[in-house]
Amino acid sequence: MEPTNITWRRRTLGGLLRLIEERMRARVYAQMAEVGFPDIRPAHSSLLRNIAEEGSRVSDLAQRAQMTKQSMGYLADSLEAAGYVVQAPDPTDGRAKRVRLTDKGRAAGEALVKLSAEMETEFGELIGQAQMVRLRRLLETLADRLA
Amino acid sequence: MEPTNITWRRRTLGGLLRLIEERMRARVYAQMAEVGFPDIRPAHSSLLRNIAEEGSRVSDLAQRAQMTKQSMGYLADSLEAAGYVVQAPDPTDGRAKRVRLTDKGRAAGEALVKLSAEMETEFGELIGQAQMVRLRRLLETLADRLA
DNA sequence: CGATAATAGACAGAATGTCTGTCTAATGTC
DNA sequence: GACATTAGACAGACATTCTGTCTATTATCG
Repeated sequence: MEPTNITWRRRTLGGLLRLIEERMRARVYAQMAEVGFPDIRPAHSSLLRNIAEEGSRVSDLAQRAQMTKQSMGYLADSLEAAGYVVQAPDPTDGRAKRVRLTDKGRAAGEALVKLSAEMETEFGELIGQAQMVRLRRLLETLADRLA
Repeated sequence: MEPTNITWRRRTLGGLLRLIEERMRARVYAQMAEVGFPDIRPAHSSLLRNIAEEGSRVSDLAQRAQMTKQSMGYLADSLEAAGYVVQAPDPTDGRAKRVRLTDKGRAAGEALVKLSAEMETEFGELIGQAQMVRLRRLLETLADRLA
């Protein structure tokens, strides 16, 4: 018997995206913990994925991650407390601070990228790698046209 | 010049999923507000999309949405406060409460489904509807094999 | 140059959505 | 009928965002 609620109609696209993203995220961050980065949380990726090798200002990071300076500042502080970044005054701008990765932070960023790629392969097994390539291309195209 | 951070490599699959989902969600809920449901928030969809026509118990809703009873109870209370659902003791189980949609709640649930579908079409214009059909199929298949 | 505007970030406070843990009342099982 | 299970309430916590306000600094323009 069909369920009597709304869901039978059709899953929403957003629901599908969310479900898959949520599963991937859970696995990636569980593995991050296993490989020695237990205090890296999903929100931190906004910083880790946007920070420049030579360091970045909080404002720039915030803009790239499309969030407020305050929120990014909070993430920077929390990563600093856990030893993933250091913050120091920007020599070229007295108002600004520069956030830079420590060795540990760099390692965490690299692990995050690596585990994400592995997870993509693992999920790819479920539908076949060729289909996964197609899926990725469609998502990339759509994301590009949204940006 | 390439950015000197980590992002150049390749967007993660999770990042793509999240980006697209986030855009969709923002538009859908902005429109929900416009069509008269300004107090429906994304979290409420866990309840609205799982509730049965004859009413559901909080525990069942929680299980279907894969969250704790407490969290679902909070959502039910907040929807009740805004007039989207009513809660009454379950006649068949003295411990339980039954959550039921009001007319307003039913209308909100239907609007949510409708707007989501419209948004899918709108996003489909960006890559072509045929491609969107392919994208949806790939996501559905992957989601099924994950579940 | 100096006045004004804009920017970087800090600090305080709030809202949202989720979780654990503990408790009571009711139900189900053997 | 004793014991375990379940439904939900209540209290408290935490993460992740947001606004709003403030100071210090820098940039602009007349």
